[in-house]
Order: sequence, then C-alpha cells, then structure tokens
Amino acid sequence: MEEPSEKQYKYAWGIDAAIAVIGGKWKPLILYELRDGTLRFSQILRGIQPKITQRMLTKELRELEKDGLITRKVYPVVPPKVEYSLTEKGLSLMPILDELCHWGYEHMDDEIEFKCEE
Amino acid sequence: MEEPSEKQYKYAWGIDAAIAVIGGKWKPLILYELRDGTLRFSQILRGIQPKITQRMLTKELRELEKDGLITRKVYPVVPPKVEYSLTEKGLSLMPILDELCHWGYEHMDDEIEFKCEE
DNA sequence: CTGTATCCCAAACGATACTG
DNA sequence: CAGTATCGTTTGGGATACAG
Repeated sequence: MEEPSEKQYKYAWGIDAAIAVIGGKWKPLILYELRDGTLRFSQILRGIQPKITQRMLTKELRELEKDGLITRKVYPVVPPKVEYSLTEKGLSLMPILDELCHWGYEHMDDEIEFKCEE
Repeated sequence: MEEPSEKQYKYAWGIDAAIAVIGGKWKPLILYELRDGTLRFSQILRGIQPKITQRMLTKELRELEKDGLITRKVYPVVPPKVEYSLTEKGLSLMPILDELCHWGYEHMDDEIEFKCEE
C-alpha cells in the first residue's frame, strides 16, 4: 500500500514547501531575531548583521506573515509603531532551524567563507 | 562569556550554510533519490518527477559533490558510466530533511499549491 | 550515456529616493 | 517610524543543440 518512491516524492515536496518559507536570504535571521520576543520594525532592522535594506526587510516580513510564521501588530499612533512576533507555527519551526544550524556549523569546514566579520 | 545575540548570529550563519547546500531547486529531490543507494546519472534523470533537464541535473550534482554530500564515480568504459551515492555527510543531513519534510507537510495547509500532478 | 555550450527569460536582491 | 516606488544588477533556471 506504500509505494516508496511515491512516498519519497511527497516528502520531498514537503521540503520544498519548507524551503519556500525559510529560503529567503534574510528569513532565518529574522526568525532568530524574533525568537526572544516581540520586536519593532526598526529593532529588527538594526539587529540584523550585514545590513539589510528596509525594502528587503519589509518584503521578507510580509512573506513570513503571509506564511503564518509571524504576526504583525500595528498600533494606530503617530509616529507609527509596528510589532512583530513569532506565531505557534513559527515557533514550531525553530527546533528544526536549530538542527540545520548545528549541521551547517559542523560541516562548513571547507570552502564556505565567512561573511559578517565587521 | 556568552553574548546571546552573538551566538544567535553564529547559528543563523549555520542555517545559511545549510540552505546554500540544499537550497537548489532539485537538490532535496536528488538527495532523496540517492537515499536508497547508488544510482547512475540516467537513473536520477528519469527518477525525478517534474522533468529536470540534463543541464540542471549536472549542475546540481556537481554542486552537491563539491559540498561533499555525494560522491561521483566514473567508470572508464564506453559508453560512459557514472555512479552517484551519498557520503556520510550527505547521510547525516537526511534526518533533518525528514523533519523539514514533516514540518512542511504539517503546515502547508493554506495557499501552497501542489504542482507535480501529472 | 553523460555530459557542454549557448541563449534567454524571470525572479531575487540591492541602492537610493520619497511618503503618510 | 515604517514603510513605497523606481531602477539596475545579479543569480537561477529552462530550452535546445551539440560533443566525446
């Protein structure tokens, strides 16, 4: 009742879905920023290392929100105040990101150069 | 002695390294193909669902090899015969891919459309 | 059979300026 | 403060033809 190859494809699609959600250049960084709690737009902007532009931060935040990993709360004040935080779904991803991190760290022996040294 | 924010960045870099290695459009599929054992180029080519082109398969295989996830064995015969298989490093990644798959499957409820229906 | 070589298109990303 | 708008560059990827 279980075609192994078929099953594997189904799983591989799941990977694609996951990568679609975290594959953006800055998304893992953003998720890690929000790990410790709610942050405002400017806090995330300043918190991310090799400077991200406002344009990219806005774009990736919108996508993460659309994918249900973070929530966006707008306070109707002036000047504007917007807070971002992880959802349950976003939180559920963090342990896996940790494992990916750990794996990456264990195995990036060779030619993968470090940026982010400033 | 442990700056939490610093630590987080280090880990996030690890994610980037991991994504750089598995983020190619076809790489997860290829790794899953090789999971059950050694395969020839044409076998992988035929095995992957929404048809991958030779160009892309060659390219992604070379990158996976360069990153140490697979090995490439060339038999000096004619017609050519080349076999690919997972390395230890590649194997060590599979459990994490499984978790990513599972997560993707659990959470791709909303608007993520399924391709690959032919 | 296992690749290369071209060409081309679309998406991703970055820089910068502007706005409610 | 928290964004848009616009533009340009770079990267990823597909189609096709050819080669050893």
